[in-house]
Amino acid sequence: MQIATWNVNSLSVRLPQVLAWLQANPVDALALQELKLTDDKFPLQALQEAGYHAVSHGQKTYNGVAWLTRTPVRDVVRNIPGLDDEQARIIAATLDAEGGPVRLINGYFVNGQAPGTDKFAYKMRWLQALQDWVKSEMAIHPRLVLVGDFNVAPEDRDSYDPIGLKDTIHHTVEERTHFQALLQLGLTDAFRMFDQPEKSYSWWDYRMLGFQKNRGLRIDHILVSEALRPSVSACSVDRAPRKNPQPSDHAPVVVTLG
DNA sequence: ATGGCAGTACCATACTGA
Repeated sequence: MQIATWNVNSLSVRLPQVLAWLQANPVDALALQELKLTDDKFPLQALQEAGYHAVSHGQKTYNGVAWLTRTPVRDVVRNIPGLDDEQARIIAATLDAEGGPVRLINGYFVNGQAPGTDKFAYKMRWLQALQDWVKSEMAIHPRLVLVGDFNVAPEDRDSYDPIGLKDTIHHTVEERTHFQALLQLGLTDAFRMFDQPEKSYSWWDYRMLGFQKNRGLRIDHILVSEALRPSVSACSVDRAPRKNPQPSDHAPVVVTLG
């Protein structure tokens, strides 16, 4: 089984690329972030015609997340329970699979702008609430994946310029400590279970020929629980869609289980 | 030293992203 995550930076604009990617990469579940549309504008029919079920948690202009799956999901949760959050950043669901149900959590983590700002404080609050909630989800669902745009480069090797960008957004100790806390719940960064090319990233700035110069960050992640870890056989970034005309600034990350 | 791209919305310029 394959699970993928992709920040599409507007599903309206990127729908043709999503459909083309799914045709070439018929994953069992695809997490989307930054839909930038409300649920009434969600392109359900086009995705159904492509063979996918979908559940979404949309928002106008900003944020918005969805799961696309080959088979229907159940027990859908939108946003972190108990967190008063106007922004649509979380959708979770359970997918029945061979070997048992898998809890799928998809997050569009807060960007945070810069340390010291209100947005950074919101990011810290949000990360703490996420951690508390994921802990409780893991107790209920041993087979669990947490995927999405984490907006955190966990280590220096996940950044094109760890020295120049030291202590800036995505690189701060506070953000990295939150990422480590998620791992300490018993989650594993699937990408780092395998040898990977040097300078592997999942996001590149549109400006300054960021992709052509491979000036990027690895901020899109797939974390798997202990129960799933033995079945993880591959994990990689698919850079191909970043080369498309009018690309998203993020590339998909794909994990293979079994 | 600064902005540089892209998407969206009160459609001209501001906001956000990372």
